[in-house]
Amino acid sequence: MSELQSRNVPVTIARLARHLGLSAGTVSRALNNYPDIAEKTRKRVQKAALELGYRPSSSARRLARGIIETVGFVLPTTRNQHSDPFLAEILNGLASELSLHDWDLLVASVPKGQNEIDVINRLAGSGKVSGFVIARTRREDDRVNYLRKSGLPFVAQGRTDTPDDYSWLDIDNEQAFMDAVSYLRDLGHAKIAFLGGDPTLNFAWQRRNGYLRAMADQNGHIGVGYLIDGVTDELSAFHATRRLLTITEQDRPTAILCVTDAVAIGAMQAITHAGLTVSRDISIMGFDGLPIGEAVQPALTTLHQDSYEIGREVGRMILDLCTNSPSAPTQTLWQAKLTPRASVNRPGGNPA
Amino acid sequence: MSELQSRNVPVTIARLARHLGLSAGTVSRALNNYPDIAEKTRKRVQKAALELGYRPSSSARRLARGIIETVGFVLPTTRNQHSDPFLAEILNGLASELSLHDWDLLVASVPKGQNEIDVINRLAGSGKVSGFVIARTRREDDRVNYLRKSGLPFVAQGRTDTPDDYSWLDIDNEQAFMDAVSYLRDLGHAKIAFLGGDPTLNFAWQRRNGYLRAMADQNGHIGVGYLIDGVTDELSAFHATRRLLTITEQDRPTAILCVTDAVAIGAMQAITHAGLTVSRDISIMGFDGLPIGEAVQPALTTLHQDSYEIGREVGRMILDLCTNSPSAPTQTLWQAKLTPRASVNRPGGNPA
DNA sequence: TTGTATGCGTTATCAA
DNA sequence: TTGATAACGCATACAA
Repeated sequence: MSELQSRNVPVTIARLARHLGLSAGTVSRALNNYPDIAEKTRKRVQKAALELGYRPSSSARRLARGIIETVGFVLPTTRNQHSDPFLAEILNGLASELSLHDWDLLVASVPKGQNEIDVINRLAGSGKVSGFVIARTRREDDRVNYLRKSGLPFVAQGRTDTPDDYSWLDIDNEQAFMDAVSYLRDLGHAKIAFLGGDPTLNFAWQRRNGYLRAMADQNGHIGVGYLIDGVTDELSAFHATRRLLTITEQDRPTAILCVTDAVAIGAMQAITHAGLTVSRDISIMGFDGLPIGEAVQPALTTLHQDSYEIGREVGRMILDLCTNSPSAPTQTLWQAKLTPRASVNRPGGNPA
Repeated sequence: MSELQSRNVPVTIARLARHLGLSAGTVSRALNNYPDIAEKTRKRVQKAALELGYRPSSSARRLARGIIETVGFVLPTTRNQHSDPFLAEILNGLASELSLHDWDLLVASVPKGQNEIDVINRLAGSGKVSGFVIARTRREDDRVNYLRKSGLPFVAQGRTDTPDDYSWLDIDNEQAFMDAVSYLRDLGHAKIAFLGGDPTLNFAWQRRNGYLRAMADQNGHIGVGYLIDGVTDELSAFHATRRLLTITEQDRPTAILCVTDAVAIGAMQAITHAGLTVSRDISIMGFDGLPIGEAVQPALTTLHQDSYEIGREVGRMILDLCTNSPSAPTQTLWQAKLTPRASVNRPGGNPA
């Protein structure tokens, strides 16, 4: 029997069984730690499995047990993924958590001519995944609506406008931006502008709401032209900020709250380019906690979120959903962490 | 027979067959367009499949055909993924290309306590993937060495030091940085510094070599302290540049070539912070083509690479490798595209 | 405590 | 042109 180490012949349970003089059923149960197997046999089987390099075939196991143990992640359809520096971190956290439980992460993109629903459908229909994680949630989100109806387990990273009946993990963007406004007002800022993002993306909408609500609550005055939507990256931020700077010095904002760090960087560039000084003339505040924020001059005051941990927690949630199918959805709200640095100062530039 | 639309009962080939009064084998062959099926039958089967919402079970199909049709991607083990703005784009391109051929992309991360080899082993051993794509290739790379030995199909995005006997797609980093040096020298720069990255990552090493080789070829003089390694992000770039600026004005570089755009941004910050003006006093050049480069002031001269297209091409390569198992490896070298903007000028600041 | 038999859903081989 | 039948590798109910 020289079949032991013969190359390229995958070692299956049947081979193991023959090699050990046992039946396939016994070997299978020994490997899966069934209680009705003699301790001695179990040891012997597991030792042989290790030595011969036995690896269970996931297709066969899935077919037999009717399980999938794979989570699907459909990449958001934004052409320029550079604008989402979190995806890689979230994927990393998600994959890490899943792998702890021997689950897999299947990443799919949306080919031209198809939409996200088609892709979800295909993955779920052919039994490739048992649940989904979605990111970049929009206020009105086809994916969420579809998944909700379909009954498939899923976790959204970010809520929609109607978030009651499904599981999600979100940052409390509204609270974060209310905190930001309070922080600025406590320092003496009365004229606070806001550079908002794509208002169909809920995170941007929530941040916008936080700004508006805090300004209203605190009797703040939102000057003409203080609120600019659709600022999604450094370049559009640069141009939006230039528009802000055309306001007469009397009415010009003393602080600009930015929907993301990327937008904040663009705003800083515009201010410097106009011959003004960030922090002394205008304070800038962002959101994300990107590493670049520590390197710009002055360092960027921001609100920090840990994408890797978000990914891990989302992983825990989808695992729970897929394995325990709980009746009530899990909804988790995390607080962002205010990180004061030098780009925010008292109006007029007196150190805080 | 009211079994047709009954919910939650997955429609299998067997159900289809019963519903049509055919045998399972015939249905299977009809669905897979075997030539020995009557045209009329084929139509009838495919119509019914569509109506009843038949989706082949991928586990079963894989088990029966002994195929996998899945590519594995092991996320590079860098703690801070923000520092790699390409991953998401490469994944997107890769997944797009794979999905065109109904292949899947399995993304795995490396849990603490394991190494990349363990993960590769596990994925390949249990028949979860039929090949690998790896990124962030190091000059000496365990993954490449292991995969090479194992005989598993794989494509590396980026070469190792010994790139002869496997398939890869790489940017011609050395040529790119030689071009960059030529570009700067043609403008009149003689004193050119280089901020290099992690020299164990081959892309950084190649760029470093390009700089050194071009400087040597063109009889350039590399001043003391002109070459700084280990600059990996904006913050370390900021500090490295401050060191450059301590050089006496006589010997100070008139241009700084940066291993990445992120590093270039940090360098620009340091220069501005020191009261100097980028482009007029010191020219800055990066590599990547990040969107932020268009927004900084002055806009960043850079070398551009299209990560999405890199991902797609790598996808084509791994598909070819897995399906045709060609004898010779495919090795592809792409040129980066020089993108002149305002951050580079003649020394002394006279417009080019 | 172990062996036998059957099934998961699909494909493939062989008859009819 | 179609229908049985037997795999693929594993898990499990039941018999021994």
